[in-house]
Amino acid sequence: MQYSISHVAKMAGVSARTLRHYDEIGLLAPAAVSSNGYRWYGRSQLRRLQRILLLRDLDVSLPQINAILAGDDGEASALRRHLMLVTAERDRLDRIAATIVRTLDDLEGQDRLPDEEFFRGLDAGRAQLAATLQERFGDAAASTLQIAAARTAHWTRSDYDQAAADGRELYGRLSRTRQSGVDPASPQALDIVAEHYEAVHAMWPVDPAAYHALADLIEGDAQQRGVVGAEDRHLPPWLAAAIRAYAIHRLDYRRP
Amino acid sequence: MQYSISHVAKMAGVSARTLRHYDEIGLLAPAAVSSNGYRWYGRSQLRRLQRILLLRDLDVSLPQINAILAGDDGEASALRRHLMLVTAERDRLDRIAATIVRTLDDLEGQDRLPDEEFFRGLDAGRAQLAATLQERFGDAAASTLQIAAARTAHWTRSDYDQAAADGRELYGRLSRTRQSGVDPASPQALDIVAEHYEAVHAMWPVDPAAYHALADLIEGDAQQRGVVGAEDRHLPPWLAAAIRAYAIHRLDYRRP
DNA sequence: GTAGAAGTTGCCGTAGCGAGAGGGTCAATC
DNA sequence: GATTGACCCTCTCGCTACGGCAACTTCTAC
Repeated sequence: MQYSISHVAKMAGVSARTLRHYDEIGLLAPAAVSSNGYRWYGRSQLRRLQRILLLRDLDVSLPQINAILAGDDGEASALRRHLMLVTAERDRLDRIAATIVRTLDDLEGQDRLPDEEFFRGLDAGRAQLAATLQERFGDAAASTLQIAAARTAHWTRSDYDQAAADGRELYGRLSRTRQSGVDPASPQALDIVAEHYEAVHAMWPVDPAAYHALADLIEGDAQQRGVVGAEDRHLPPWLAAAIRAYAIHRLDYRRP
Repeated sequence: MQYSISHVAKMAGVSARTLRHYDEIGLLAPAAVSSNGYRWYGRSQLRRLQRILLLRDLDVSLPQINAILAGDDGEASALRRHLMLVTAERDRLDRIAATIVRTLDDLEGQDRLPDEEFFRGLDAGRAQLAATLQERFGDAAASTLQIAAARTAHWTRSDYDQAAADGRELYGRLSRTRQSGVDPASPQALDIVAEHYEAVHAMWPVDPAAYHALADLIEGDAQQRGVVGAEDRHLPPWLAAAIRAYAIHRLDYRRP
């Protein structure tokens, strides 16, 4: 009726160290501990261990397993939440795998030839932006751009098209908000600018000061003004004001 | 030309702590360290950092990145190997996600009704096996079976069908090997038994002694003999001999 | 001279154990 | 009674890639 630790370990296919660990963290205590310190396990411990291993196989964390077995929280709802984590991680790995495949294609010289002209244009635009940044904000800003750009080195034409479409959609919403007379510093405007901030932040490690400075660029640089104001030539100054308000009110930016 | 640590950190969107860590592990040393201990980075460090971050985004480990940048090993081949790891992990998470979904279906009562009869038969067979194990090898062996069975609690009918098909295929190959007059203790036979061992081991944490004992069951228990010898009634004793040889020669099993 | 910003080293914590070191306990055997 | 070998115990370090804090020094500005 009582099994020693290595006996249980063999039956369950885990190590004795693992069982000691589970004891240590309070996940599976032995039925009894004899005076010499030996751990002894019974049937109910085996049943509990069985459920532990089942959940562990699903990548549920040990504290989570403990919570589930304690009934702190319905098994079904816990599993549903866990499922979201697992699928999110799987999707992330899926994207990484796709990126690696593209990178390998690049390395093997099957270059981005079909869209060469597009990428030449992209590089030219980027060089111009780098020059502008250097002129306005100095050497370091240009370096920042270069590092950020390197992270999209593996992007394909369709990635850029997708990003451009997302950008146009966002500018469209901003434009409609402006046209409905909303103040650029109003909460409603800032909520949309938050998306703009997130999008910029995802590509480029901006701090509040840099985001604030971006307003100057959008308003003052002809190239940027052209991009932002393509559909609505009054958008650049409005967005610049909204960005400044966002930096100040939501990012706690203080003018130096 | 020289950037301070927090300056580089801001440009690259990482923390100063991260840069110190990279210095510590020898992944990215500063261009110079002044007498007060301050780290100073130059352009070439920025370029290296850019490549580091690119690979880090692909989940390449820091030592691996170091090896790749040192040119120890072609970038392409390193990435190909990494790709296999990533896709394997993604597939694992994919299977886990599918398992969780099935488990949730079960929990919500949409039980395995359509195949109820099949599962009743499975449970009956398993109960009989448990009884046999208990009789032959004692209580503990029956517990082992129970723990192992719990791990297939989420299997669906098609999982079982797949496993059964795999089993039949394996028995078929073993049978053809036997019929061609191969000795059960020959390397050729043991190579196929290795697959049998792997399959058993994946489901059931067998040690060499348990695997050796399985031979007795296959030879002596009517139920097991029926399964293994379904297509070839001379297979059970031959396989039993091969299993014993495998346990002794490849798993270093010694008779007590 | 003194504040504040920015730099340094160093240590603890993370998840889930693996791999020892160093030392008791138990059953069987000589 | 002593030895042997198989178990068992409790430490502690190591692994990833840093985050976060403490304690201290240094630079810069007023």
